Amino acid sequence: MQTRKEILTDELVDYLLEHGLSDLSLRPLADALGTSARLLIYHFESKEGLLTEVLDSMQTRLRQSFGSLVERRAGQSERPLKMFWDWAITDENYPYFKLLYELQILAVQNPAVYGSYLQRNASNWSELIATALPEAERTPAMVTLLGAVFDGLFLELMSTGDRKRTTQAVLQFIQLVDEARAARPASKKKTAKASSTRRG
Amino acid sequence: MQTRKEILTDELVDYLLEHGLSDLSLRPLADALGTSARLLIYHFESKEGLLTEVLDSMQTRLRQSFGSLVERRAGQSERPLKMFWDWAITDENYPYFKLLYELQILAVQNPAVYGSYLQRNASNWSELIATALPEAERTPAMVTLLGAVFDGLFLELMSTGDRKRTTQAVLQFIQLVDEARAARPASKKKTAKASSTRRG
DNA sequence: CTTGACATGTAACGAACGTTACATGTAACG
DNA sequence: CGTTACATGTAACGTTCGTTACATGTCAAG
Repeated sequence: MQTRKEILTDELVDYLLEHGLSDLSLRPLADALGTSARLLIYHFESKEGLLTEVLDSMQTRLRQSFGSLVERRAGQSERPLKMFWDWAITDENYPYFKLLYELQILAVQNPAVYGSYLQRNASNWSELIATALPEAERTPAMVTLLGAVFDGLFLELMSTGDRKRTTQAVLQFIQLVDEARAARPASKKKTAKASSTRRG
Repeated sequence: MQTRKEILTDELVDYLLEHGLSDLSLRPLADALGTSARLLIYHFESKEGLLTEVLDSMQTRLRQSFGSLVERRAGQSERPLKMFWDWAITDENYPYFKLLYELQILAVQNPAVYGSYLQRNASNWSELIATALPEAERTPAMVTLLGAVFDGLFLELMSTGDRKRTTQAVLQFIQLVDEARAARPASKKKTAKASSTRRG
């Protein structure tokens, strides 16, 4: 059974996904949910407590969505970066990343207020993908670059809304990596191991 | 001669560079500058007017700094992306970009309030660099990717403060582009034109 | 010396903020 | 039926917000 607080939390997550958190205020928020500021404080102790629980719930939701992606992909051999990108820019998941990036930036300028809500940033998501890189390429520089390509393109997507062009840029990066591999000498040991698995 | 307002504007830019704008408030700001909220409104009409003028002045400052970079580099043939990166992460210029990215993100979630202050975003800076790309590579996807690499790495730098690793990632990207070029067949016309100029 | 433009100080306005006090419903359980 | 825990409504607290009213300095030009 779902407690009143859990129901509220779900609705609050949806509200935050839509309105962001830079100008969050209890009374308009309560009005939008058909409740009162009084009730929000009653259930969450304070605004800070509310944000803690709601943002935590939000990140849990996103991780669940990611979990189901991993299940679905299972046997497929599509490029991990492309797959992650397509998943992230889905109508369903896009608002989550948008909120995470807002949180990230607010934490940079005001760590005392927002830093505590930041469990893991979006870059850490990309590190998951980095595990799909061949070991020889899994250097800090390459992992950082991979994460940055995702972060930067998502930022561009948020600003311009241009899914087509940003997705093309993802493919451009993958192609770049492929071409660079072709230009390098084949790796010394077991060059053909799992040769059919495409990475990048 | 500098008017009182211009002096104030300069001090205000410095204040914004240090404190960001997500929780800007007139009274603390005035206190920090040794003046009063009354005076700020007197000179700038309103908080909005103040932000308009101060952010405008801020972007002007940054463009001037960029201008002097262009002058200094003149004959050099270092990689444009690396040069731009080194310039941006300077102690002097870093805060400007930090503020610009905060502005950018705030504008995404709250365009009605912050959108008007955004003349050009940092990506547009990168488009300047893109002009250094060989024409054949100056596709929308490649230009977008180039801008995203800068944006993403700067975001990572802001979050972690790790200049070394992020700079290595810049170099990693440049190397990737170089290797990819090596893997492609030489361009059909005038392959050797300005062959000594290194790009990327 | 007077005028007038610029600059400033003091104090307050109304609105919104997060939070709290206090009283009251609702509904399951003994 | 009475008790108890959860939920809610109304109203206010003290603070801060952007902004304004009104009076007063400063100082060069006439």
